[in-house]
Amino acid sequence: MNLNRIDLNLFAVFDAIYTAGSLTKAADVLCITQPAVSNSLARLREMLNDPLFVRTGHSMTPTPVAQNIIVPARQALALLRKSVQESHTFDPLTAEKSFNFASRDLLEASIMPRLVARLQNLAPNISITNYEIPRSQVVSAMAAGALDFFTDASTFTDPHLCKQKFAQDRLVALARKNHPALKNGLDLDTFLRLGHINVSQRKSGAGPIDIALDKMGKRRKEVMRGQHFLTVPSTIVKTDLIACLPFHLAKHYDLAIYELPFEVPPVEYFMYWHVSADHDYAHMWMREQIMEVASNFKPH
DNA sequence: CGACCGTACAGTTTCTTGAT
DNA sequence: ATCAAGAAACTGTACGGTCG
Repeated sequence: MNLNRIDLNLFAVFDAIYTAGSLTKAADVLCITQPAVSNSLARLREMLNDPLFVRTGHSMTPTPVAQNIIVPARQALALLRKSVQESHTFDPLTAEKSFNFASRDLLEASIMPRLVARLQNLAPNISITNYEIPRSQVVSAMAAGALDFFTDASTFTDPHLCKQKFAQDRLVALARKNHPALKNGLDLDTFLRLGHINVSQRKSGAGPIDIALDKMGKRRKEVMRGQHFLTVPSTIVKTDLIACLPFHLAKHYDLAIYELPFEVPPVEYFMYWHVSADHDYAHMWMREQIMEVASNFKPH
C-alpha cells in the first residue's frame, strides 16, 4: 500500500458511512452526492482489498475488516481535527507540547530557570529542551521543526528567520577578591596591564571590548579564550586574570566586580524563530513568556 | 413501488511535466 | 520561478439494478 496515494478524505467518508449505515445518509452528512460517496467507497474498497460494507436490506453492514479499522480511523480523524483546531487556538493549561531551544550557557542559566518556573504554573504539560547547535544549522533545523528558538547576543540575519530583542545588559570586569593590582579600583592602565579571559564562540576575532579599545588605539592582553561564561569564575579565583562579563551573571559570584574604565555598548540579547512559526498560537504564546521573564533581566 | 446502491458519462478541478 | 498544456482525479447528473 502506497501511503502517498491515500486520500485521507476517504476515511472521513468511511466514518460517515459507518455512522449512518447508509451511503445516502452519509452523503447528506458530508454535503456531497450519493454517487460521490459510492465512488469514494469504491476507491477505499480497492485500496484495502475488502468490501468494507455489505448491503443488508436498506442498510450497509460493516465487514469484520471495517469493524477493525473504524476505531483507529476515528482516532486518527479526531487527532487531525484536534491538530487543526489547536493551530488556531492554544490553551496553555491543557496543551501538551515540547519547545526546543538553542541557547548558550549564559542565556540558559539566566532565562531557563525563570521560564521553567513560569511554565510550571501556567502550562504544566509544556516542556523545554535546550541543546547546542552550530549557527550554520539553525535555519535548516528550524525549517525541519527540530528547533523552535535560537537565542544569541549577536545579530543574525536570514530571510527565513524572525527576530526580537528580549533583553540587554552591561559588561563589567570580574576579578578575584583582594586582587593585589586592584586595591585602588580598576583604571584603564590596570585593565590593559592585567591578563584577560575572553569568552567567545569564535576561535579568533574582536568582541565588543576589543572594538571599544581599538577605537582608543588600545589593546588588551588576552591570556585565555574560552567558549563558556560559566568556566570564567573558577579560573579567575585561582589566578590574577580578569574577565568581562554581563553584570547579571557576574553578580551571582563571590568575586569582585568593577565598572569598566571606558565606554562599551550594552550587550543585546535576541531570540530568533522561523517565519513559518510566526503566526502559530503556541509559538506566539511562548514568545510572550520569554519576553515576560526577560523583563526582569536588566542591568542594575 | 419506494428506497437505496452502483455505474456510465461529462464537466470541473487539481496535479504533473516540460518549456522558457 | 513561472506559465501553459495535457493527464489524472474528483464530483454531479442520470439511470439501471436490487431489495423489502
